[in-house]
Amino acid sequence: MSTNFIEELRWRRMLHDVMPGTEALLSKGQPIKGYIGFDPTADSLGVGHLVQVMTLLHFQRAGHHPIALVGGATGLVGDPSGKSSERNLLTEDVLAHNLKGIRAQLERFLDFTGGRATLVNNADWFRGMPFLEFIRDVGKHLTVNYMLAKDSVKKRIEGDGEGMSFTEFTYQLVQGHDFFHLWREHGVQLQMGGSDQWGNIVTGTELIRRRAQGQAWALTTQLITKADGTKFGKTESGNVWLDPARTSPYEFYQFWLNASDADAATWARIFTLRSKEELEALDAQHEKEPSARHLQRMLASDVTERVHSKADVDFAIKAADVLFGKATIETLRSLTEGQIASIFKDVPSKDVARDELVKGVPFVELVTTLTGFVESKGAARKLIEQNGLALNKEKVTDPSKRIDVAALLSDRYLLLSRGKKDNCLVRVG
RNA sequence: GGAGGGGUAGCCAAGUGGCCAACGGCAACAGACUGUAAAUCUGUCGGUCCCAGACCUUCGGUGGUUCGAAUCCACCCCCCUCCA
Repeated sequence: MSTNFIEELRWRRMLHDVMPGTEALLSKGQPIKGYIGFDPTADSLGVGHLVQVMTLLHFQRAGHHPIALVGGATGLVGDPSGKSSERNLLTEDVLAHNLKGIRAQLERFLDFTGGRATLVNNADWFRGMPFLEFIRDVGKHLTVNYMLAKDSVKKRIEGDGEGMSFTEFTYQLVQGHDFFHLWREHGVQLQMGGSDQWGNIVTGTELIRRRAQGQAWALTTQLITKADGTKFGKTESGNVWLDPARTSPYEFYQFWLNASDADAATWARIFTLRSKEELEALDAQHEKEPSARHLQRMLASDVTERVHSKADVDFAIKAADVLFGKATIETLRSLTEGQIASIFKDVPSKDVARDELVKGVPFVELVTTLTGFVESKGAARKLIEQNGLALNKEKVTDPSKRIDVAALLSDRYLLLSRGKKDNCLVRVG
């Protein structure tokens, strides 16, 4: 009950828009129920979802009651917001599986003990709702004119794209009904979400007003951007997930560590719970000594620890020290087999049969056919020409170089590097 | 159903009979500089090989004309616009 929720979001640069009166509602001194919806398009959340998770966390820390809505029903329909083309629909089986994964991850962030937070699935109230009941009780209250005026709809109708199906057109009603349902059945007064959700959220408050003369509020957060304009939450190898099976803790740590200077201060405010004073001190430190990347290190450790564990952070730091520090082939040779195994436990790896190496194998072959580390032999040759490939931290300059067991570290491992950041540990059986 | 426009590499986009593995831009990748950042500069960017060269597979699909086609012809498929 200590912090002012909206004030907190504001100084953390997370706030985008609030409906008038929301601040008054939240400072009445009593817990308010507010929710955010999550789209179950995968069985794990990505770092992009983390903004919303943090929003709920701040909400809870401010003494309110957060509700995470997992969209089992809305996931079946597909949100047109920000999409330029029709979405693919998920099957019920896939959805059920995805819900389970997301639920587990949310439980790591929010305190669910003693009913301090709630998880709901909108499939529970949509399943079994007859179509006629929906169009009579929900559809009747909003005009098509109103729905057509939404940006998400306008864009799709006016653009020269594929158009929009009735199903997606209905989405805002479905989401609006969620809000209505939670408002009526559970006394939820606030819906939050990314700024692209404003239209959908307001449809909900409008529905509550027209259908039941009730009142509800909306709050949206900034969409996370990157200074260079590319999409947040992706790396060369795709989405960055919270699930360690999809994105290893090492890669997860690397993602945050690689935040650009322009983004680091903002991200540190959004994705960690550090205090304003501490963050400002870090900003100053970073300004003075940018090459030390204090902000990035703090951000990476903090987020990785919350999502994974302290031990994972330690491994990630150790691996980074060896891969990016002053490590040479001598350093690598001095490591024991056990040390290599643990330091590199999350670094991408490949297994290769010992037989392949005994007779000696061309380096180009090792890097392509045997490990798939480089797409094609031509690409491998070109990389070598450009000084872009290394074995055990030593640049390979001879395209016809052959590798045999003598190159193995601890008689078991080879470390392949492509460029500065891309590494692969080869395990030989 | 009718009239017109269009489908070229990850995307955008030139090319309208040989000089085209295909201009240019973006993205991507590597190198230099740095700090595993940004910006900048350089190089690469269909594949294979004995890689300053050779060969193979590409320009919606299938067939055809031609010494030779992304470029011409026929049919088919898909997209867009206007008309019914």
